[in-house]
Amino acid sequence: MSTAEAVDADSVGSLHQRILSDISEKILSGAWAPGHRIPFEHELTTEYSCSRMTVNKALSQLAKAGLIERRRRSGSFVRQPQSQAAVLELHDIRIEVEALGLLYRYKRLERLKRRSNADDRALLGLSAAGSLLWVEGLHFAGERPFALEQRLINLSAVPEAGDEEFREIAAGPWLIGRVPWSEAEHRIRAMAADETIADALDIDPGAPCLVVERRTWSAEHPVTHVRFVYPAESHTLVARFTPSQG
Amino acid sequence: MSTAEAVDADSVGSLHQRILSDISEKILSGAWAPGHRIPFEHELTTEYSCSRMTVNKALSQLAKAGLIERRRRSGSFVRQPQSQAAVLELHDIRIEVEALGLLYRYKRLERLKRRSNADDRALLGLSAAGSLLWVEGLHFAGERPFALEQRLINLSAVPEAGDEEFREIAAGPWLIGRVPWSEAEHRIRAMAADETIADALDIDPGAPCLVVERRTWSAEHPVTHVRFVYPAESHTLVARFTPSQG
DNA sequence: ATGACAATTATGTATATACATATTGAAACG
DNA sequence: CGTTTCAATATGTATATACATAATTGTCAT
Repeated sequence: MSTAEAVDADSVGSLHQRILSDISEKILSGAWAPGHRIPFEHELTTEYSCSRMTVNKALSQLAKAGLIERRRRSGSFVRQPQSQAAVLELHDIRIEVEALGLLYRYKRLERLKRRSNADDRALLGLSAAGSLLWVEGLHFAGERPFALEQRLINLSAVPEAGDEEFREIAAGPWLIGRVPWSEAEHRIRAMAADETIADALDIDPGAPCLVVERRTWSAEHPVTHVRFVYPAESHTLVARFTPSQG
Repeated sequence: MSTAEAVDADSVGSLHQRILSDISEKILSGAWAPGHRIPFEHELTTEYSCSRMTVNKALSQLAKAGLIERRRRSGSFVRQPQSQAAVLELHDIRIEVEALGLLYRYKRLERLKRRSNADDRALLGLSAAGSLLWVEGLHFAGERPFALEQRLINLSAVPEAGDEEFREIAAGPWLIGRVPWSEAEHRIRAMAADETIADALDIDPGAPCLVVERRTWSAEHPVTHVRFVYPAESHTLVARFTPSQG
C-alpha cells in the first residue's frame, strides 16, 4: 500500500476495501470463475499482511453482496452468477425526444458557482472541499417539459466548465465531448413531485416522478452528479442486457 | 431492555443483526424520521451491553445500505429522502432485504395456470397461444411489504414450472437455478399506486411506486415476464457500469 | 466395510484496545 | 470582529484474542 491511487469517495483507500475490490475484480473479470475457491482467510492474511478480522470483514461483505458463498471448514467460493449487473442504456435526452418526433429544446433555469458543502461532496463523492458549478435546467419535448435536470460539476476535475454559461446547451453533451468518463453509477427511484418540481414540470404536486441520478468518474476523479426528474406518465426507461459478463 | 420480545431467532440471532434490524425497523416505520439523530455508538453500546465494534459494524452496514448518514463528531442521522436509499439491485430481493438486517419472507398471493391471451403474448413476446403460469406474490422485509411481484411463466419453455407451487419460494430464484437465460430487457418507470397495489403494499392509493418489468429469454425462447412494484419512499435501484461495453 | 465418534479446520461472532481523522465549539489572538 | 488554534469528541480502521459452530477428515471398534 505504497501509493494511494484512487482516493475517492466510496472509501477506496482502506485495506479491507482494497481486498474487497481486488477480489471483486478477479471475479467480475472472470479470472476466478464460478466455483473457484477463494484463498482461505489465513492465506489472505499473509498475502496482505493484516489481521484475520480485516480479511473476514471483506469476505463477509462479498458474501452479503452475493458474489461469493462461504462454507465452514470448506472455505469460500465464487457463486454461480445469480445477480447480474445491469447495463442501462441511458440515451441523451435530445435523442430520446427527437426519436419521439418532437422538437427538442433546453432552457437553463439557474446557474451558480460556489464552494462545495458537505451535501455536495456526498453526492459527488469528494473528500475535500473545492469549487463547483450548480446548474439547473429544463428539457422540453415540443411545448411540454420533458425532464428537469439538476447538476453538480466538480470544477477541480473540469475547470473549463466554470467559463460556460450552459444557457442553451445542456451540460451533459458538453461534458461528454470534453471529459472521457470511465465509470458511472445510476440511482433510479420513484418520487412524489414536490412544489418546486411540480411547478417546473407543470404537473400536480404529489404526482409520481421517475428520478435518475448519475455519478460519473473520470480516471478516479468524480466529475459530475446529475439528477433527472421525469414525469411518470411520459417516460419509461429501457435497459437491455445479457448475462455474459466476460 | 429495549424492544424485541418476539425476535424468534430472526434471520440470524447474532447481536449485530439485531441492532441492525431494530434500527432499520425504526427508520422504515417512520418512528425515526429523516434527520433524526441515531444514538451515539457508545450509547448503543450500553443499551445493548456490547462492545463498540459490534455497534460500529451494524451502523456501518446501515450507512452502506444508504439508510443513515454518519458524520464524525456529529453522529449518525437518518438520511433525507432526497439522497436516501435502501440500495436495491435488480436481482435478488432476498439479499437486499437481508443486507438491511431484516427478515426476508415471501408469500404467494395467487397462482393460476391458463392459456395465454393476447395481453400475455404481448408481454412475453410470444406469437402463438400456449399454456402459461401466472403467479403473484409479496416480498417482505421484516413485517413490511417490500415488493409486489406479478409474473408470467411460459410453460412451453419451462414445463416443469407447472408442477411448482411457489408458495414459499419466489419463482425468480427457482428459475435462475434451472433456466440459463441469455438475454433480458428491463423497463423501469414510476407509477401511482392503484387500489390493488396500495392494498397489497400497505401504502396509500396514489402514492408513487417504482415499477421494474423484466422479460427474459433463453435461447430465443421467451421464458418469463415479471413486474416488481416497490413503494417509492424506501427503495432505490442502483446500477453501475463502465463505458467499455465491447 | 461401515458406522460412530473424535480431531481438525475454517468460518462466525464478539471482546478489548489502539491510533487516525474529521468536525465541532470554544478559547486565544490579531 | 473575524480568524486561527486547539482540545474534545465521534466515527473509521486496524490489531490481537477468544470462544462458538459447522463441516470435513481420520480413526477405531464392531
